[in-house]
Amino acid sequence: MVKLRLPDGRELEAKIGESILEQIPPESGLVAKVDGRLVDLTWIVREGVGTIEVLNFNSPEGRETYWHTSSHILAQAVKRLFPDAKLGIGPAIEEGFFYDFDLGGRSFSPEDLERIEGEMRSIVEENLPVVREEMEREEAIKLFRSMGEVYKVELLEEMDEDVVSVYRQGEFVDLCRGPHLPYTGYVKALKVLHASSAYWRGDERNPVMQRVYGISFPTEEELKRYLKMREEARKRDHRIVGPQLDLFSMPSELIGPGLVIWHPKGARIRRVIEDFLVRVHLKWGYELVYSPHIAYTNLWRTSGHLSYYRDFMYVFEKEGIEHAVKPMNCPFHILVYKSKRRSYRELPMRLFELGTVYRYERSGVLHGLLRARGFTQDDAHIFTTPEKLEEEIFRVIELDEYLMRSFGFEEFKVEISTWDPRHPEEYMGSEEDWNRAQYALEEALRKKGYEYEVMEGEAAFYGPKIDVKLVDSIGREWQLSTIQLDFNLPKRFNVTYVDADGNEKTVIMIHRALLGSIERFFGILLEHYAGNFPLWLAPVQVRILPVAERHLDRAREVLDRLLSAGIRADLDDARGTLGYRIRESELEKIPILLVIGDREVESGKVAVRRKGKGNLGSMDLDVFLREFTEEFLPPDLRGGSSTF
RNA sequence: GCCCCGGUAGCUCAGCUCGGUUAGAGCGCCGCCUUGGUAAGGCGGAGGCCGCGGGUUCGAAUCCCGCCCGGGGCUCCA
Repeated sequence: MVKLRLPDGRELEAKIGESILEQIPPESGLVAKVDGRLVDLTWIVREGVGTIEVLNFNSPEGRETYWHTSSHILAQAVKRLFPDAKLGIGPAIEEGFFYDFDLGGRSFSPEDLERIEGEMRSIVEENLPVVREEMEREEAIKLFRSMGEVYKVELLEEMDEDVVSVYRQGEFVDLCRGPHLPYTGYVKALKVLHASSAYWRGDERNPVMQRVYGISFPTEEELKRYLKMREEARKRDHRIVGPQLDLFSMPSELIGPGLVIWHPKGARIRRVIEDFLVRVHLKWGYELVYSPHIAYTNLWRTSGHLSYYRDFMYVFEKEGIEHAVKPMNCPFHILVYKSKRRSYRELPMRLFELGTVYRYERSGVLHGLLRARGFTQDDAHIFTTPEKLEEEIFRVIELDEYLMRSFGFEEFKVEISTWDPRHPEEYMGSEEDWNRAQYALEEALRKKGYEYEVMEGEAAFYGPKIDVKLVDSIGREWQLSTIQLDFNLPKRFNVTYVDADGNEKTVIMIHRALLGSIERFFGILLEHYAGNFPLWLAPVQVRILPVAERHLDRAREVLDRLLSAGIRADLDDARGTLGYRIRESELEKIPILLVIGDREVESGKVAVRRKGKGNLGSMDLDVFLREFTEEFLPPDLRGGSSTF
């Protein structure tokens, strides 16, 4: 007896020898899972299999199938409109699907995309059955060769399988592992999103394919909601919001691509962040250092970076000596350490710098603040003994968590990159070094109670590392913190300490950047909050709005009180209607507005308006200050003795 | 770096297909009026190397070529 479980949890007894599709309510599922394997709904139920689980759009497999069939519909539409197009591949992706086509040198215009979308709708309308067919690989090669599908032939020729599957819908046939929806009519709402180009199999030596992206859903409402969310994400794009709020700009045509100028308001936020970082690091036992922006290229020859990093460095010559703008801070921190002989008693030594570096990133990868050519790392290098490594890692993770929570991020994902034990020759350091270090990393995470994923073979040749990703307010993941162990630089620079036994030993070095880059972090923060920074970060925390010019005197008194209390406040000039000025301030995303009119002048109170909450009513200025004292302050200064 | 698309006022965009009056709109900015109570008061005005350079033409924002910059991807990210 075989059970059949529907997406709503109901269980039926499956009839042997009939397809799943015939036995379930119409359109109640998309695909099924049998013994861990995904099958088409047209699959014929056999004796002796486990429970058949029918999946719908709410499951990842259901969505993937939905989008995969959608991509076939896309390909079919393109073949109808552009019979000469050669098919590449067309998978479902995290959100939606794409299909690659070789158009023989031309590309799709926006009008083409509209026609394609229209043709896709026709194919859905035709409700074509999607039929799986298995055949010998050789037979498939013949089939696709006869159709002129050279890319399919190439894929087939590289496959190991003797038998492959193809899927047919109407006149269209595609090489595909499946599974698929039973009919094209299962796709209810679809949208062709955009086209771009991509290389066949991601290799720029290969021909260029035209890639068309699309999305589809079981209902129009879901499609609409998706498109609206896309629009939301686009609207909070830091490259739009940043200049809009007058925080920064990147006038690349004047100063070059990938470089940022910080406007007063952005600079205020940045300064608050940097001051916070410096205070916290000092509290956590780091020492603050500074290092120059340029040095002889020889320095990076010693570190070994120059040979394979040179193309990414800004190199120039003065009086016959080659200099470079620093692409990293590590060698300088090593030189601080090496300025004298060090004892084990001094370790761990933690050197912290807000170090601005420049890297000549390839133009195609630049992306606003998220990938710039000049950026400032919250960079530290920790020199430690092997004995203290684990505790030190633990402390770094603890600091990292404190910082992330302070900035309003609650969800983290942690990965450890380890070496590939099958190829120890590709790595620097002994097996003992690696095992001990990797154990220390894992042990520190376990003690912290973090779940983590081990990425075997992902480590750099010079040491294992921990990566921390965080999840933002709209569910996107960002790789931020890196804690990287280094067995290489200490050897190259001969970085040692004298141990308790009087012997000179090589230190273990930890590179760590927790926010990563201030620019990038700022961009992520801006999108995370959609410009609505929490009170402690807001560039203008309070704006005072006099109702009319006759209230300006009192408004100035209030301003003085706020400024001397250390609050970032400004004063509106009382021109124009109050409604208009409130609207302006709301658009500037100022968190608190204090309205002062006749009533307030008379009573000595202020009318408080909080962004997102509206009018909170009037209160005494002292009460207001007391109420918000904590919130105005950076997290590390709250709950202390500071008073207004 | 490679492929595709784009660049018009401070911002968002129309005009370009098919070359031809003085290149437009909304917002913003400036001025005047309005003295206003929690998201847009009224009237007027200024503002353009139509990305840069070259070519075709009697004539180029518009057509062609090169470059710069941006966007979407591919790739890379020790």
